[in-house]
Amino acid sequence: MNTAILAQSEKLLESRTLAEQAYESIKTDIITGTLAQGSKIIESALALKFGISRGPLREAIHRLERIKLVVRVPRVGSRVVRLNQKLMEDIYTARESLEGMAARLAARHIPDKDIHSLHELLDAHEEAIGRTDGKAYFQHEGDIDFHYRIALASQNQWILENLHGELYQLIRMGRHQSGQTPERPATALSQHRLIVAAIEQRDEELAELLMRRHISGAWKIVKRILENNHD
Amino acid sequence: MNTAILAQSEKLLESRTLAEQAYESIKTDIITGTLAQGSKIIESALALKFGISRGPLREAIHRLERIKLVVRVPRVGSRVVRLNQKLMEDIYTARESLEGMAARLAARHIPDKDIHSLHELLDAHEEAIGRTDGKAYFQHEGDIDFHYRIALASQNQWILENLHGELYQLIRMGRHQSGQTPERPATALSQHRLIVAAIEQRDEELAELLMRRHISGAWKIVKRILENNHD
DNA sequence: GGTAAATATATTGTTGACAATAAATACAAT
DNA sequence: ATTGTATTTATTGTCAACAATATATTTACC
Repeated sequence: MNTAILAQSEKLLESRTLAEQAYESIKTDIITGTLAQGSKIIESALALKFGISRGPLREAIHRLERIKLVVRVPRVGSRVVRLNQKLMEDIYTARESLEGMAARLAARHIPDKDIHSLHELLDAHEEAIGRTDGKAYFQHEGDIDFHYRIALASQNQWILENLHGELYQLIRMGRHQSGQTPERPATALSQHRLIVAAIEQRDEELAELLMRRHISGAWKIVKRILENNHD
Repeated sequence: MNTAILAQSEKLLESRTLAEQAYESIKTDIITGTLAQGSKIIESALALKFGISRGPLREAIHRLERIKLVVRVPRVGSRVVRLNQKLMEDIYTARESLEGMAARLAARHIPDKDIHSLHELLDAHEEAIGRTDGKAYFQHEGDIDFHYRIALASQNQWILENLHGELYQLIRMGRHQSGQTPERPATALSQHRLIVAAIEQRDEELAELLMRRHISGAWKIVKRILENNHD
């Protein structure tokens, strides 16, 4: 099944527009740091690099601006966003709000069978944590997986798109760049378990509360890392 | 002072790019219903109408897609968004979450002098309600004004941009089109006053709670209107 | 008459060139 | 040396034409 999905995504990649391909490629470069924070994005140079014209490349940049990975000033140009502490705090706060609501909605709307697969996801995380011990990287993506599943279960399209399409990208960028491992995998896992338990009991209030605590706790850790990096 | 601002905005309008001008113009047409929901947007036709080429017009459409006033399918085209009940519910729910958080942050961060000007804003609304009595339209915009001020006071850029730039546009579109007057002005005003009082007392918890009630109450009214319109 | 294939048309995607503007450089004055 | 002013260069904004694709229409077949 994995290979089938892969083949499908490859096929999609081929048939996508040039703008989409450039968008994905630049997005990855920004998140991983290949394109440094604050560096200028010159349309003609990038177009040359990708072997396409400025038209679709321009569209790609506009889309990156939309998810706030790029800051654009009319007639002046675009730069890769600079992740300062205020920006990260704003993002984590917005995330706390939206994801708390997502957890509440998930408790209200998720079908029983999907609850079961949430447990399976966490079991897989637990197994991976035990197996790799300190190796936290997988847990990072695993963590995002969990939160993505909750957003999906909320069945709120707007919240899903904004969390997954925008906020998570900036958070991933932050993780990749300023310091690593924002939270101990085991701690996060146990919090995830509590959230799922609340959802399973259809306790909206508790699900929202626990999710908000979970995220504000993550922010406190990230904040400390950022402050240490700075001096 | 009003004229000075006007002159400045005119000047800005002139110096803006063609894409920006087209964007604003189409946006208004969509919100007011001049461009009907679900109607197809043909780039060449609109470009001709504005006397510009397809390049900047395309950019304008992409920006409208960003704020979800337009739905675009690659290689197929764009259409004006269709406001069905599920979409509106998603939007009001997201708004409840974000604006609740905005009220909380406002209670935490707003400077004292700005609290005073919030009172003045509500006084002006009260005066306008008394003067025009049934005439609710002003209150509509006034209502948005109030919520905008709260978002501003939150000092959270992400929340401000997403509430004001995106969610409010869709809500304004809903107000203009499917039925009018979503809430009695006097009721809204008294709720606004309670929210400001909570902010003034720096009671974050209460400010968030009241704001969320206020918005979920507004949704209940809008929902009833939508259901009545439908049959 | 209805359905499927083939053709024609309309519409979006892409390109390269030109225009307008901002940034960088060279020059002049003090 | 420093500041302010021309001049040049780099970069973004705009355009019109062409290519690729999707939609609409026609034609052929049953």
